[in-house]
Amino acid sequence: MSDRGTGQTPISGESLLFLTDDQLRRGIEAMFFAYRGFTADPDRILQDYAYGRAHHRAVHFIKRSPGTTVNNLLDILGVTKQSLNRVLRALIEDGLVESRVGKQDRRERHLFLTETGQELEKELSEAQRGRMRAAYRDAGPDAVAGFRQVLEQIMDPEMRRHFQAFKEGS
Amino acid sequence: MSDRGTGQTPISGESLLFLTDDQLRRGIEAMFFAYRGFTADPDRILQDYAYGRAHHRAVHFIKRSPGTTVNNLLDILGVTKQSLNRVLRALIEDGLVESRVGKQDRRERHLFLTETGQELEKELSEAQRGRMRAAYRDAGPDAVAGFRQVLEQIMDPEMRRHFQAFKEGS
DNA sequence: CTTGGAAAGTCAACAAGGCTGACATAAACT
DNA sequence: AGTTTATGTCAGCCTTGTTGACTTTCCAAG
Repeated sequence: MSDRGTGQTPISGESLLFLTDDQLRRGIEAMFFAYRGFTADPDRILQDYAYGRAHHRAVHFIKRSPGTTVNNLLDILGVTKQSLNRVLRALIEDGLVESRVGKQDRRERHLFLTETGQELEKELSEAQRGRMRAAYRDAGPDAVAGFRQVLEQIMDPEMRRHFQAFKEGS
Repeated sequence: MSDRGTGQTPISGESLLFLTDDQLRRGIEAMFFAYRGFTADPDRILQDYAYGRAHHRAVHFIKRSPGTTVNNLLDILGVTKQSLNRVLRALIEDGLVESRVGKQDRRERHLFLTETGQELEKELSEAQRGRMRAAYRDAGPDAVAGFRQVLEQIMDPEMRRHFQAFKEGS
């Protein structure tokens, strides 16, 4: 699977990276097909709760940064506040998310997952992690390192900031 | 949870693939942020033509397989025929796609890009390839190989079939 | 203390692009 | 002749994105 150094494709040349349009097209399609698989498991689960991908994203990033503000979430998700608000309102009404008024700045709302919210987050992320873990296992550690390097380069610089802001175990 | 097979990929350095939930979460977020960047350039271009991502996908796969049938496209894109039809109808009416009745089986429609269609496809794919090329260059050839390996493992088996059906230069 | 402006929420309207269900047509297959 | 297949189309619904206008709250600068 991984014979580093013995070029299996024209792209693993030493210094020059000659990339044909066809090779790049392959990478583009890989992203397309993989993203479909990546979201498939959570999407299936969300149907049972009458939620969508937008709810998943909100729950994920609230879990990652408990107490985050609405504004911060808007920045990360890259949607309008009206769009996020609709999703957030549903989650709050259903008792999955709690919105607390800020102590220093009382205009801000700090978002937290309730017990129920944490349960849903766990169900979703376990499904998604399961697929990633299997993919990582089959591809091997070196492939995983490359995977993350390339993904990071594909991001917009601003998104890369958001991504790097949360290193492992921070 | 951690009962992977006894080291099937023992590679120098890390022999075992220990994956914490946090490391997996990082990979998940990398996919999320990268996909946003991945679609950003074409999305911007498509606005000028009043088209959306759905049109881009159709145009891409018709370009890849000129003469493909509607059914085949449905299979690859994973949407309903009503959804695809709406997009296809617009592209045909606007003169970007041509639909020819099949010769052997006259029920089938074979899809081709017109001159105009190829121009749009070129504009879109050049933008997308530009980003991929830059990312590949910055990450290096070994990272690229790993990138593609992991993406392929993330796909659903059926999607992997579609992906592998078109090797380089075929 | 007053006021400007930022943060947040709300309402209305709209569009893209998914979905289901029903139905039509032509061609191919049995 | 009857059934299945490939495609197209109409109608209607949902999610999730958008813009624009407006209000409330409240910090901070004048």
